[in-house]
Amino acid sequence: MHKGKDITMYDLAKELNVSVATVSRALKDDPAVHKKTRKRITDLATELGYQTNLFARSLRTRETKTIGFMIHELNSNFINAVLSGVERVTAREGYDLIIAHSSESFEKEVANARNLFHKRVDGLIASLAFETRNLDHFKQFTDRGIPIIFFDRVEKNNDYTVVVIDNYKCGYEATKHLIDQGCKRIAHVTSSLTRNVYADRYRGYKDALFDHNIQLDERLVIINDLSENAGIHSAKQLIKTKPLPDGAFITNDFVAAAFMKTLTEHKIKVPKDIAVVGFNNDAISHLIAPTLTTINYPGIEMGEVAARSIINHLKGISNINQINTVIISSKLVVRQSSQKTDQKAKSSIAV
Amino acid sequence: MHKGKDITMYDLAKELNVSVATVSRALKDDPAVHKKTRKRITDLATELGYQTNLFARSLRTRETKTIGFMIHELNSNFINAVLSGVERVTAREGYDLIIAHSSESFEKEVANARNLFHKRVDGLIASLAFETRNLDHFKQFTDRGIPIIFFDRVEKNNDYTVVVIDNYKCGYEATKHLIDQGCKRIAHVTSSLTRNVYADRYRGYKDALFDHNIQLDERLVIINDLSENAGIHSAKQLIKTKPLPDGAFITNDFVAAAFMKTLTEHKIKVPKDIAVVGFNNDAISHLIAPTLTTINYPGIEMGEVAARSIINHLKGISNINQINTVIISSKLVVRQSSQKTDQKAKSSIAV
DNA sequence: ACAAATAAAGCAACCGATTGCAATTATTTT
DNA sequence: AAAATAATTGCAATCGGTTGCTTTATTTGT
Repeated sequence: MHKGKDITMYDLAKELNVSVATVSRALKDDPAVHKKTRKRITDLATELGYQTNLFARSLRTRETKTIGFMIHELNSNFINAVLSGVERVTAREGYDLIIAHSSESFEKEVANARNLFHKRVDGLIASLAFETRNLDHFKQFTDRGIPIIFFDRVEKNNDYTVVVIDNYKCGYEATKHLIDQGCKRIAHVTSSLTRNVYADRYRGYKDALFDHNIQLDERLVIINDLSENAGIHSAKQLIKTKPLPDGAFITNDFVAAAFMKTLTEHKIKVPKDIAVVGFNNDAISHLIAPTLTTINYPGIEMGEVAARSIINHLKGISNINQINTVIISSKLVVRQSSQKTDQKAKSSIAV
Repeated sequence: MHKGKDITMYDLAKELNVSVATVSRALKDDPAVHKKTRKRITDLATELGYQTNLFARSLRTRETKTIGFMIHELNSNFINAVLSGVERVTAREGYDLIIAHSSESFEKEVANARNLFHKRVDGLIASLAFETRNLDHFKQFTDRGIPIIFFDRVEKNNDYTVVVIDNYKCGYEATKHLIDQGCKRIAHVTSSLTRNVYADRYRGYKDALFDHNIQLDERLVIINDLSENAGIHSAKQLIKTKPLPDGAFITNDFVAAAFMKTLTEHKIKVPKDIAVVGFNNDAISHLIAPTLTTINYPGIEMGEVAARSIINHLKGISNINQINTVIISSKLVVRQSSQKTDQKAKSSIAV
């Protein structure tokens, strides 16, 4: 199977009549090795195309230069944006990523955690599954001093470091924006409230209604997965509600796009009949008509921050345990789908 | 840093008064070990939560249970779909993925190849960068007997196994469909023709025109990157062309969406003034208005096929070297954006 | 009952790098 | 020039499995 033989430190050592110990030190630029010797060794290494055997090294040092990335699925733009940000930072620092997804299953998440632990990742970046109810499976990492950062879907009130946006505030602002547009009956299409992100946005929604003396109508709150079908079904369901809602805050742009499309197919005008606000600021949001008002959720940035934190911790530059929460800024991007009044778009991000 | 001590085979051996050799064999169910002994060993291993030290094993066996995934970028729906398909298969088989992207740079691709080689992946799944001009950097893998599968962006006429769709046929069909709709001046918005995918689609486009006695107008062929801006700019550019084109075949749905949006903003009607066909069948294609006629390009399936092939090869079930090309089926999905005539949608995929 | 065949288990070298400590050599200090 | 100190380099154990070969125990055949 394996043809060419690899060059090892022993080969270099023999060739230059030095010990492997010296070779090992020379290759990591240990000043204990004489400059000239170092040069002879590194030169020969380059010449022969020597490459460290990472297994041997990891076996000895117990470091892998590998970061685990645990998520529910690889199918959303948001997750891909985060991954892209993480990858950018880790690649630059010479770390590899191992990706594991749970398909929203708690069992799978536990199995993945075990697997990544087994693979001995140096650090972990994770977003929880819908079903996740406790964090016991992460204890093995902390017990071993392996740093973890949770992002987006997190569990609050514990010692783990989390990178999030202020979902409560975003939910509040999205709803308030609809209220400002004159909406009185605002629907909310969201996902499982057991997860902080959706629960927080929901709280924001509720509080905004309350603060503006609007009675919450349970029939206008639709909990669903974040599929395209969710958008279609919730639209159909809301159409049947009398009186018709006049606004909708939907926690995902894709769902919102399907939602709007379904409304249009049923001759309901957006934003005139129902104003819509989405969430995420996916590219789709400004390609559809009417363009979608949404919350900008900077995934790439979030990924970069998470990866950067882990790596700085690993390098000893900073200590992750001193940081409990990092809040990434996010804000409302006003476009056409929500503007009932005729005012010019006051979008804060021009697209 | 590392607190808890790991259980090793030596611990198990000592506890049960057998040799490590026996433990090692027992754990891989070697029949050379007595059934009872095997049971005692595996039971204790489970009880103590023994986990193989993968470095030690890989150091000895030179296998990593890792597959490399080389791509240009992680930012397209298509690539993410492929990744998702690959991940699904590899995860099930106990392989990990290492992802490396080149940002379309040849140098980076070479560096990534070297890195993955260094990391000793057991197999490689790759799609080439724009700039890639030769495949010398993959030779190290084949020299070592490490299997490689290229997908989507590949180099033809060599011994490597490729998984692709019939881009020529797709290009031909897309163009012919527009001709069937009565289009006479059909634009083509595409990307670097040095890459097979775009070159093949372009050939299909050209041949379809030729076969229907339509003169190719070079001004209607726009080569660009696959960004949203590409869609906007090419639309603006084509609007200035007199006489106006009456159809456009665009090699990417996202670009097509931006293209259509720009046309609409300039009061040009789709499909009445310009009929549009995209490529990929991204989710966005049926969420925009008018819905986009496109070529279905099944990324997940392609990823699954590629991963399955590599793994079967590694398991010795099949031999990758006997297969030169796998063509995944793909076809035209007719929606609103291309239908000038009033006929009912003859979409082959109902959405 | 004894030789031959087979089953079960162990020995020990090996994979390739890392690192504490000892040994050697070079440079200062007195 | 001897002694002390500092700079280089080497020795050898270690990380935790894997595996060819040998040894020991158990069966089988006659």
